[in-house]
This record gives sequence, C-alpha cells and structure tokens, in this order.
Amino acid sequence: MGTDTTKTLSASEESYIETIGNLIRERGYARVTEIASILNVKPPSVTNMLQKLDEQKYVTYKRYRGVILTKKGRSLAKTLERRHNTLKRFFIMIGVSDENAEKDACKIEHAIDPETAKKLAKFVEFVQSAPRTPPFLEHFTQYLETGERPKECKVKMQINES
Amino acid sequence: MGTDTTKTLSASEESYIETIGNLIRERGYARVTEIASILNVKPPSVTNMLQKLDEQKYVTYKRYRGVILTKKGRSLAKTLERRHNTLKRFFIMIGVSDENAEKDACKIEHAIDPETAKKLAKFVEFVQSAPRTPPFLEHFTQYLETGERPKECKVKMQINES
DNA sequence: TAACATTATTAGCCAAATCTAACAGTTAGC
DNA sequence: GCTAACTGTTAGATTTGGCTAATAATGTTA
Repeated sequence: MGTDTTKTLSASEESYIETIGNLIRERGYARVTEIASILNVKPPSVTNMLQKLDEQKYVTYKRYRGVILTKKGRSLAKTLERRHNTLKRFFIMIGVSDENAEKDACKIEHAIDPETAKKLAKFVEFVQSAPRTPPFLEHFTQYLETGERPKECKVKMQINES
Repeated sequence: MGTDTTKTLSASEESYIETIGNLIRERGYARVTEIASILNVKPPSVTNMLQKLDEQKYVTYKRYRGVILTKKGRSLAKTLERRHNTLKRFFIMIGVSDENAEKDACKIEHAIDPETAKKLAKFVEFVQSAPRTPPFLEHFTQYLETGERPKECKVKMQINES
C-alpha cells in the first residue's frame, strides 16, 4: 500500500469518470466530443478535466489519443453505476417519472454517504427480489392514485388476492 | 404578478436561506457568526451571500443590523425544511444512522426535482401514518439484520399466488 | 499526397464561492 | 460616556469548472 493521498472527488469529477465508464462499456472507447455532449459542456472543459483526472490516476490520458480508466477509475465508475441504478430503481418504485428518476439519480449519487447507499440498495433489493410485487407497494401505488389508503390494509390481503 | 425574473438558486444559496430560516424559527434572529459556524464557512462568506440574497429579494439585510427573510425567502425556507424532514425521515426509516440521515438530507434537498420530493413525501406519509408499523418495514428491518427474508413473506405469497 | 473536414487542445477569460488580513461598527463594563 | 472586546464588513486572492477563439493534430478523400 503506497501512501494514499486520495482526496474526495467533486461531483463534477465523478460525473466525468462515470460517463467515461459508461461510454467504454457501451462502445469500447470514450471520445472528448461525446463526453462533452453527454455532460452538456464544451470540449475544452473535457480536455481540462481529463488532464486533472490523469494526474490523480483515475484515467490514462494521452493528448489526441484518447482516454481509458485506470483500475482506480474503473472501481469508482462501478460504484457510481451501481449507486445510480439503485437510486433510479428506487425512484421509479415510488412513482417518479423515468426522466426525473434518471436526472435525480445523476445528481444524488455523488452526494450520499456509503452507508445510505448501502441501506438503500438493501431496500430496493428487498422489494425487487420479492417473489411478486409486495402488497405494500401496490397499496402505495393505489394511495398515490386515489389518495386513499386501501381498506385491505387493515382487513387483509388474502381476500383480494385469492 | 410582476415579471418573475426568478432564476434557480444554487445549493449554496439555498443552504443559507434554510439556515437563516431555522435560526429565526428557533431563536428569533440570525447572526452572521452563527450562520457561518453552522455552514462551516467564515463570516465574510456569510456577509457576501447576504448581500447577494438581499439583491434577489430573499432576505432583507442591513449592514451590521442583521437579516430577516422576505415572504419569498420564508416560502423557500419552508419548502426546504419540509423536504429536509421528509428525506431525513425516509433515511431513518430504511435504517440509516441519524447522523448520516441528517447529513445526506442536507445535501440532497437541493438537488431533487419537485416531483421526486412530492412522491417521496407521499411514501413517507403513507408509511408513517399507518395505524401501526407496516409488516413490510418490520420484515425489511429483519432482512437488514439477518440477511434473511422472513418466512411469512414467502408463505403468504405462495398462498396468495395459487 | 494535398487539401479539406473533423476532432482535440491551448490560451486566456469569467463567475461563484470560498478564504485571510485589515478595518469598521456595536455593545458592555467600568 | 470611554474604551475594550466582540461582531461584522471590505478588499483582494484563490480555487474550481465552466466558456470562446485560435491553433494543432488527425482522418478522409479526390
């Protein structure tokens, strides 16, 4: 173990790493212009950031020759991708539109503590790995639509389901 | 209605407004030094921001004389406070420590879309206004502790499915 | 392979939000 | 009601992450 001078990355830095990871996974490579267009910035901003991330050993960057993630970068990208998916699935689960689920996941994934990410992942997994849609979720959906807590909540599921 | 030139506020600006709102609610007034200490910044940063927020009509600020929220500021502070509480309650609900629930709520409350905030509020309300702790939450808590989905989950579901 | 098109980089600028150091105003104790 | 201590403000520097305009490298195609 070398001296780990790892400072915490900014949300912006993390977004670049995540985007590069996604592009490489999907296409095999990551181009400056495409990173720029995904992140809604101009190409010079990308070049700038690539240089910074190279110094910090998250990517390997050669001018005009492209960029790849280092092991350190891949590891972070993976964490971020998982976190993103967890958040997005959760938001969709509670009735948020796909568009906003995606947008908010992008922003929040850089802000939450690992503990929170872990608990949320457990929660989503708990719900989604259930043999079927759990009753409470159906009740909640109904509650969203009608504003009424379903009667069966008190009575019992079996009546309705069987 | 005058021309509403309202631009979206930065997370930082929102944090100041929220903090001022909290201080005024709790103590009746908000002092520069205290705002600074809560937000972990130095007093000059606070003065700076107060001037900016005054220009934007979120606060009324007189040098050396203190700061209060305008109607516009109070309205925003209220929204933020509600959003904060919703997030915090949700995080605690899924087993996040009080400390992290608080910390993450602070960060996220400035990032989520109103739709997401609304759906999350509904979800928390749905769970917390239930006549008793809903079974799924107890099951989830148990799942967190033991890694095991409680038997009744499966049994009941199988019955229901057939 | 020369010339053009595309893509990437550099240089230099800007804005937001922070900081420190120096200064100004307010308040409390004598 | 003076003065010391506290609180708040100004000025100016710094950092981060954008931007545009100009330039350089690469790729394409006749």
